[in-house]
Amino acid sequence: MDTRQRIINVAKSLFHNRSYADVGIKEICDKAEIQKGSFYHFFSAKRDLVLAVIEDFAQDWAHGFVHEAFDSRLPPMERIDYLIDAAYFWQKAAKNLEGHMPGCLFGNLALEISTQDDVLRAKLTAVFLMAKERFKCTLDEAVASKKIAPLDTERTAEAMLAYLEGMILIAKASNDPETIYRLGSALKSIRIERNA
Amino acid sequence: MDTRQRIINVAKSLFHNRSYADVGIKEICDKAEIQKGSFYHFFSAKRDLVLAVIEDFAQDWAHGFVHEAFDSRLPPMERIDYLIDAAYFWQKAAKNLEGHMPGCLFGNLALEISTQDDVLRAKLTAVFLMAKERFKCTLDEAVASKKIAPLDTERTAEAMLAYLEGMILIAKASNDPETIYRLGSALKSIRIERNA
DNA sequence: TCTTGACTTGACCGGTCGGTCAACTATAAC
DNA sequence: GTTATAGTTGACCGACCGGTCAAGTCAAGA
Repeated sequence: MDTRQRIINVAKSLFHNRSYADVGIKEICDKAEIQKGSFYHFFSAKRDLVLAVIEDFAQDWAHGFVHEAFDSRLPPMERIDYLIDAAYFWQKAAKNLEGHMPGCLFGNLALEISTQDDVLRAKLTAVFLMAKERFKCTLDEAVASKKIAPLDTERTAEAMLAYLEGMILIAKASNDPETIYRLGSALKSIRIERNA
Repeated sequence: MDTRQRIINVAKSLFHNRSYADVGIKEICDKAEIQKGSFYHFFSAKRDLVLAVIEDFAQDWAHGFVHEAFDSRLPPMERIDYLIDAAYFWQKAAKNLEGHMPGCLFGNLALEISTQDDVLRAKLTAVFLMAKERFKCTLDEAVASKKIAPLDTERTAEAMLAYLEGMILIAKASNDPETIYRLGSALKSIRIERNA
């Protein structure tokens, strides 16, 4: 089996469930059943690994539940309900497995390392930008088909992403996936008017 | 000068600008100009320190800009505008000082350690609960004085807090305090209806 | 003056950190 | 059968980690 990918998978899980600084390379190597030397054959530094993890997880995400949620066959505003559902079930499943809600890997890493590494930060903003675009397209479509009143789709999309991340943050802090359900319905109420 | 408080102040700043795991006790002692032994006279462990830091910062917060923002002499919904302003100027000032937006200490810690320490997590949820109550009182007052249509003030308050944290997260990820300005106006648009 | 106890010092501990390296193995090309 | 190269091994490095401790300082109370 592909060693490099195995390292990434192990690191992804550990970083997501704990934190970047808290997880050591030794532990990653042990769980991936390789030696340290092998690790440094594939990655020049720990920082390199987390970059690869972000990239990999962004792909998972884009082709996984984000792709399903933003399915263009669904009516636009229903996609947002679907997204909340997907986030809820995902976090709930993860909690049942590990005992704790892991939250959003990108959000976690963003808060942990944004002040310390601008390259990693830029990588994360690129992921957020991608997510924002999904929201924006959905909103544009909803406006075009007169499902919702016109608004500043760019800013509203950004605000929706922020709300999604914030909801997950609060849910993680109380280790309660139900928070996502309880607060999810407000996502569609968020509006930023044009020229506001 | 009070050594214990000096340790807390140094730790508060370092934890806020970096992360819990990234800051070592040695560094805290150096910056506070004390020896390690002194540190362990006041705190039994690093974990004890961060507990004290959360407590201390929650006090700062409650008596500082939260107290100002939720000033009962202001019309209720204007308090929320004030809060956004305060958050914006605070983050902007911090960025000018350190080069990076530190974000919200509570949010940062929540995502870093929620999966690893349930006592710390509980401490943080208590802080969030307090903040939520402020929002709730404000909303109750706004509803009572017919400034806004009736809604589920409990849930909406929680949603507003989540949005605030999410906004700060996204702003920190792009290291751009202007994000708070750009997205701030949506805070008041958040609504969760009763019996929804 | 003697004692007490809060506070401070700085050397020290075992363990772990991220990272290096020379040697080895397995595979495939020629 | 030789060579090149990708991948792997495990010992090793210095630095740093959180935490301990015996020895000392110093001010207040008796």
